[in-house]
Amino acid sequence: MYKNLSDNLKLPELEKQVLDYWKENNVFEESINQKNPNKYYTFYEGPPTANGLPGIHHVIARTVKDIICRYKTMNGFRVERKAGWDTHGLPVEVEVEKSLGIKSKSEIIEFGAVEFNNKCKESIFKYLSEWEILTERMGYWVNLESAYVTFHNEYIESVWWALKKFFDANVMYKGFKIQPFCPICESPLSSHEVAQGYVDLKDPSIYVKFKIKSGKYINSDFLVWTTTPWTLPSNVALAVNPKFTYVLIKTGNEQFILCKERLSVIKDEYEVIEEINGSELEMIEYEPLFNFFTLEKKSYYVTVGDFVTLEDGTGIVHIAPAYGEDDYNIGLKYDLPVLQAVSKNGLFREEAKPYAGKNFKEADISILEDLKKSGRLYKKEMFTHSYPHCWRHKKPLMYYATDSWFIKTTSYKDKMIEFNKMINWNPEEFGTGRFGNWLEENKDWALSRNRFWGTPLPIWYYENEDGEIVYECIGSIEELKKKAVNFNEIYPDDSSFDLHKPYIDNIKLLSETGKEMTRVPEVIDCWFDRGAMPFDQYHYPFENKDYFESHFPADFIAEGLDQTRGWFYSLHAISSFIFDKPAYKNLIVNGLILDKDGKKMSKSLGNVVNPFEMLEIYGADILRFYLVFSSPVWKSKLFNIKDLGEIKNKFFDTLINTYKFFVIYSNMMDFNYGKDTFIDVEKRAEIDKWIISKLNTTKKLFFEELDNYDITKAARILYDFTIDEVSNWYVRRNRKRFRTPESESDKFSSYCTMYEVLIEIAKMTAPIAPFISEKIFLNLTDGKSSIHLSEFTSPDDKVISEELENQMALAQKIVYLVRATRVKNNLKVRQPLRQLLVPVLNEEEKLSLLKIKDIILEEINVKELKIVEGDSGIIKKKAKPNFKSIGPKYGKEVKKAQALITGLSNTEIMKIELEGLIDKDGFRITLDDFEIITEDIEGWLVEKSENITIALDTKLDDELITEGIIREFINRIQNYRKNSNFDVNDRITIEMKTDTKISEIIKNHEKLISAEVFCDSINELKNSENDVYITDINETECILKISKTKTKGE
RNA sequence: GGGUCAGUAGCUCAGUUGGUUAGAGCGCGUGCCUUAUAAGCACGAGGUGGGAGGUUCAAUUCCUCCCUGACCCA
Repeated sequence: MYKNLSDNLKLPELEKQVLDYWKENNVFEESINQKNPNKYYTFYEGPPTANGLPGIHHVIARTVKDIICRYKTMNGFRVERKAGWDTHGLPVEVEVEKSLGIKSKSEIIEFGAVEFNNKCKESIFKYLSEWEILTERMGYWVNLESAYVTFHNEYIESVWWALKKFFDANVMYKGFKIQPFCPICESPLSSHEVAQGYVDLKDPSIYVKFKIKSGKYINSDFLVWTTTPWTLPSNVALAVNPKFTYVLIKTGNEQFILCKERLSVIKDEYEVIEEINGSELEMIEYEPLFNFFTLEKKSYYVTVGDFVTLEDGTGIVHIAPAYGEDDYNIGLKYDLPVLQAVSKNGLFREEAKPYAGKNFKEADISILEDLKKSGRLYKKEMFTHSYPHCWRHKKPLMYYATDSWFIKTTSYKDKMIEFNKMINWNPEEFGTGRFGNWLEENKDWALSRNRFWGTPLPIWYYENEDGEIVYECIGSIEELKKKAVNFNEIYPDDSSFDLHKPYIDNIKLLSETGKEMTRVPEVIDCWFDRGAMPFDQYHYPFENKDYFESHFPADFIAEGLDQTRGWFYSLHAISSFIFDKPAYKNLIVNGLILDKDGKKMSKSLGNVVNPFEMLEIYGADILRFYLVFSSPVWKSKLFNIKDLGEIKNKFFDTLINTYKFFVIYSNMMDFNYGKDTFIDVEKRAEIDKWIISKLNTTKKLFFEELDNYDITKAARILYDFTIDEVSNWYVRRNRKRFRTPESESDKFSSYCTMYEVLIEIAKMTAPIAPFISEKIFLNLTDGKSSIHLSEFTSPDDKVISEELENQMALAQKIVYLVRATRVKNNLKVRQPLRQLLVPVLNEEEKLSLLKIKDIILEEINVKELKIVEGDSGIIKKKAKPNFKSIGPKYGKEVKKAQALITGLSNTEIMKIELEGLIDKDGFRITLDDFEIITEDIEGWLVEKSENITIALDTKLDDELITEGIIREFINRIQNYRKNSNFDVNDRITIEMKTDTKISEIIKNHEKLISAEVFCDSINELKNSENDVYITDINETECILKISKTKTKGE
């Protein structure tokens, strides 16, 4: 006996039962432990941050990961899956700042670094339980208990080890660079952080007049363009391109110098007075716009540089070395002072009096107004551009000169590019295109952060006799203990040992030369923590040396495409340098999830999909299936709840009902799959062999796609097979056989086949929809193991028969054609017809057709299939040109050849068939040049599609009509039974009232009808009672009263 | 401004060495089938294959330019 699924099955409920089953039986652990430790498949989990709620986009990434891991497990691999949590970095600090109402760095110091970091530690796992619930509920198998956590001392120690590798190899350096800087964080941001925060901004774009102080052009102004008015108080120079031609013009009563190519910016009429080479302008002095600072170095003159372009502006740019990379570099070249009117917190300094205390961006407008008042503003425009913002604070960044530690990734860029070619990217273009470009344009990794909550940069320093700063990098806790002078003072016992700030800041080291060393104040970019996870998660090299080395690189990782510059890069950058190979071999990138209209999900738009809600309504199976099935995973997905319902109706309901169908009848037949009932595939019925062949072909394709990491294609193959081949053809075709098998062996043949098909479908479904597949598997087996502990069997080539599959495809095509003919001629399928004619062109076709004859006839309710052979004379043959053959042959003449071939007569075609070719109108037509199709059969109702033609005999005689009526009658009774919810086994009695012709026919065939509908007696309806069922048969009214037979004792 | 991807029916998506009727599902209309199925089938409506050029006997497919959207970079 097989257990059935309940009629009002609720998938989310079923899933919860399965979850309990897994837990009780440790199925996940078992699925790993039972495998051979030497046959492993390595997966790395990218650590999420648990201080925010998980969203639907986390579900897709986790679904992708889980599918591949489960698939590999079912292929016999040991797939260990260690979870991880990302705990460091600004996101955490920002959350804490919010909760404390802190807005700047100085407030943190006031609050106390110890307390602040404690708060961070507390906040990290604010939503841990939500994450764990989601993980478990969606069926994502990952080992949460052994999760690595980036703030643990061991984790930090491994990061230090890695940092020291960079330091010792001299690829870590302290530099002074213009960096994107968040004034609220008061910290520079790495380029991959900047990448996350571009926002469209409307900014002023202004043309400013700089008055020339002396020399030939004394009464003229330089016309200068800028989009950052707030940098003007820090201006110390101008720059022109020495290669451009500049002009002195007169417009109104003013004279300007600007680039000749940029004259279009002049709004009024003008007259060119003189052309000047850019290089001639060098060193011309001008009057400063503001006088806030007294400068010691020479300033306020024209410099030259190639970075000045013709794209916008006037060809003259203003230079503020503190706030731009080009500016800074030219400042170095000319030894310009670095003026900083705006300080690190984004506010104007005291000295810049009218603007003192103002935010840099907000000061733009006042500066504009002041320039206008002093007559220095030529014109003002507003323009929209995308400007980098802090990805957490959502506030504009400043470009700001700060000192910072870097990893010189540019020094091994070529290696990274080379290693990238070894990685199997899915989709491929992301690797070659997006990631590849990123590597090509690689910049040094800005590693340090002037923050609190992060892995401390393990660098200590002292000043030597020559006044030089000497740095030393610490690579392990042991080294720290050894070199520290006050270790026990700072960390009196084990419980106080914490490598974070501010404790670590108090540790002093003793240098080899006997000097006391102090730690630098910075922490590191938390992307480094994440990118170090391959070895860090095992506390390598301090522990698990062998294990790590054999489990590196990863066979597989997967994340969203937003990780291209994030995790994918940091893994690659660290691994390329330290281990001299890529960190992962295969990866799947998934796209963003947008709402159903293609808009980004955001709280403000209220279009955010809550994953917990989806899991509650539809369940994990449907959600998972939808996410990978509906569109390729790497594409942006337009999430439409409606489509989840479709997945349920189509795939899951079909699968479940196919299963239920099998269970109902196998229990009725007392069938149990096993030795006693097993029949070799070779001995099974043709249609059973067919579905087994199809099954194996499907498995082959399915495995191919998944081995190729194409989950979507695999899911679609499974979907089509289950619905089209199994449910809509195999099961539907065989319902009668299941109910009333011809023989014992026929019964076993069909039931064995069905059982095997169901098990195999369940197995293929298992990685994608792990719950329902588990339930079906458990019900069909002894119920003690798990589908996830089972393994795939390879497709069996011996049972695949292309011939058989083609034959069935032919049968299906013929059936569709006959149905179409019936519809067009208003002939219901219930009305039997005499015969069907199918022309064949050769012996092979004829044999195929004979094999599938019965299937066709039964399906379309026709008595006889007549095969008409090609040479019988009644078929009209037609030639259809084969362009692949005639195209290259005739080139421009192809149209003529086409006409010629289409016009070939029946006899001409037969001649080519016999002789192989024909010469006509200068063309030599051979058999390859066309396909023969049968166009028409004289005197018949013909239907054709592609190269199949059928003809249907639609004449009805008394016998056929009688049979039709009987079928109609049976149909009415069955409909009634179904609509009245009679049990399949209920026996009934029928009373009826209709015209004499129909009555007679029914009476005469009472036995046959009764057997079909489980009826005990058919009598005439005497009284017209109320609860009768009025219907019609072939437009004749028929009144029926159908009741359950009363059994004795009732 | 640059890069990657995408643009095919109202919606979601298929479609490869370039080959002549561009498909499916959902939705819509009509009819049909069926006691496993909220399923299925047939017919119909719905397409200038984003636009413009080019290569070719032949372009949804290859090339160029442009437009739109998403993501990324500057």
